[in-house]
Amino acid sequence: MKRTIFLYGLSLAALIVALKLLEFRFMVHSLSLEIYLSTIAVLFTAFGVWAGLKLTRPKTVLVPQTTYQFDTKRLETLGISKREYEVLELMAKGLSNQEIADTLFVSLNTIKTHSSNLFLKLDSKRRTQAIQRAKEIGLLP
Amino acid sequence: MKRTIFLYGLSLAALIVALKLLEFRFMVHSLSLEIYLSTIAVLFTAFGVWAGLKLTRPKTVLVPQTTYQFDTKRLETLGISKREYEVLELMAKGLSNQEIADTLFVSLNTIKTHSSNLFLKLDSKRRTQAIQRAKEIGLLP
DNA sequence: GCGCGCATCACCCGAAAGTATGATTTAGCG
DNA sequence: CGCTAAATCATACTTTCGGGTGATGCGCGC
Repeated sequence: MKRTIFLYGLSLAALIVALKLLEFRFMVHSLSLEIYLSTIAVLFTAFGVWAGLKLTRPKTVLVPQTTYQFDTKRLETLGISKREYEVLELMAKGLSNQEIADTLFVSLNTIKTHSSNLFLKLDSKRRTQAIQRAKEIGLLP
Repeated sequence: MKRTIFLYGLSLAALIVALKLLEFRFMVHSLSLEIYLSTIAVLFTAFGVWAGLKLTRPKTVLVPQTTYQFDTKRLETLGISKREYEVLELMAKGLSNQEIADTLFVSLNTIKTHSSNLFLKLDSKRRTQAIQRAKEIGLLP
């Protein structure tokens, strides 16, 4: 910070010196005051922009990472069917097999079959493990 | 954007006019060129800073949602002990009670007791439900 | 010291979850 | 039209979970 202020003053001084030199060399009295002012204004505006961006914390907007999206490809590579995925979703919500069966209007045995297939395809032995794996590979949010 | 450029030009013109007026009014010839330059430099630097901050887009950064942090308060309000929380963590990893018992070098029955207490405190009936709840209230990432 | 919370463990029992196997129906596809 | 994959359900069996109860030891604070 101190260094920046120092550099600022230094460049200001340098600019003035440069202009003074110009003044003597090329009879700059012929140049109008407006030209001077404009030049300096533009230069220091540019400097201001640069300094402002450099010195202030970058504005960052935190976006809640909604990376997840339904990826049919991944399901296909694992051979997981639509119905099995539905079961997986409800499992992840913490529902029991019976509750899942009631939700999907099928029998408990059907859910057991689906879940067994899921465990095979997700290489897991328990529902909690299956859920964890599914989240790891992005099947579930 | 166009409006901004227009305003910029306008303020520049206004400044020059103001200085010209000063020149006639107070015999500003006595003022040295350095004073002019410095004044303009400072003013336009300030303008540049303002313009730079105003015009740049805030960066949108995808934050990997590290909202989670170990919150002892929440654990206390629910009355969940350290050991119970350890069990909860391993549960969420998909481990069985037996595996958790082996990991923590205690007996299966101990884990059962801990998990039962957890279900009470998390108001759940199954481990999957407990995990889901724990994630909802920020106990687990 | 006494009570309390925590951690530990045990036993029993019923419910839920998971395994294995087989059967039926249906929709899609070559 | 026949084949196949998906979805459905069943029956039987094993394992895991979860509830209930009770017990022991340890550290901490009143």
